[in-house]
Amino acid sequence: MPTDSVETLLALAAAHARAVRVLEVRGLSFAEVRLLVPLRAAEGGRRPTELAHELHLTASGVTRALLPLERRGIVLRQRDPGDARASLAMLTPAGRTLLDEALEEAGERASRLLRRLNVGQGKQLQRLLDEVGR
Amino acid sequence: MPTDSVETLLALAAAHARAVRVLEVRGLSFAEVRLLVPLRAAEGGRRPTELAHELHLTASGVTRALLPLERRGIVLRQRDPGDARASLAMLTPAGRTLLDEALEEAGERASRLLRRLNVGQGKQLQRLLDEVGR
DNA sequence: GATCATTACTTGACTACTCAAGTATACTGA
DNA sequence: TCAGTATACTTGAGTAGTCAAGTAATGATC
Repeated sequence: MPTDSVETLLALAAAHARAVRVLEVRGLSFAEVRLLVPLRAAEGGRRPTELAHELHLTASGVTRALLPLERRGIVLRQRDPGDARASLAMLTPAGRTLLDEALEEAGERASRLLRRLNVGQGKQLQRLLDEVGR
Repeated sequence: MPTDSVETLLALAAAHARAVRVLEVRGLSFAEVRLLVPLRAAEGGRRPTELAHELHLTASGVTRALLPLERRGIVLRQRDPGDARASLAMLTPAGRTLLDEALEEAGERASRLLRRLNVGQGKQLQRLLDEVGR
């Protein structure tokens, strides 16, 4: 039988599967929201490589995720003036507006998904997950 | 900014991303292990539709996941004698052996991933995740 | 200041899904 | 009993990633 640790990760996968379904909002997938949130806070943009590291994706995955977001005018990429290998991805003004709307609706849906947990349990869950997700 | 609930789900996604990388074992992806575990306990096999429900996948996803497992001789499908629409998926003996080996190694890796949590915290995490993943 | 290793991506080929639509079987109620 | 509806898949087309290999720029060393 699976060990307790494996059981925990299976439970994690089940919860994640539900979250992915529930958090698709305003034409943005959960994965896209996940990518955009770090851009929201960064005035000067973020490097794809940094994002990959932070989100536990590959650089290649980030490249591919950014492409449709650029095409849709949500993200803008500029060359990094200090390093010609690198680029900086940032939200366009329209992207920020869209993300803010998406986050608002996502908040409601997320609360509904977590409705069985009280505030303390929610915080506790987040703390424990942060220990796992780095 | 994202609400607390959204933050919690973002943390969940990060933890999941790590788990997926860490739990690939013996040529089985984490998703495959997830599919096989419920078969392990079911003597007479399980219906794909049930599995889909339980794992928060679509029926189509289960169909597609079972195919390579059948080809590799890990899973066997039989027609359900009581319902000609349905089928029953079960582990082959070789599949069971492989899964057991995989689970053993997965256990070690999962423990390493959860090493920052003590036993009580691990149990607590699982309880909280079960509330979310149904 | 040429060489070698490293970093920051990008691309091709593949896996793991999704949704929408299709097929076949089963169930239900006039 | 059969018309309509629901269930259990399957399939085609598309999205979201992976890994391995490639390119281009940087940094470090002699």
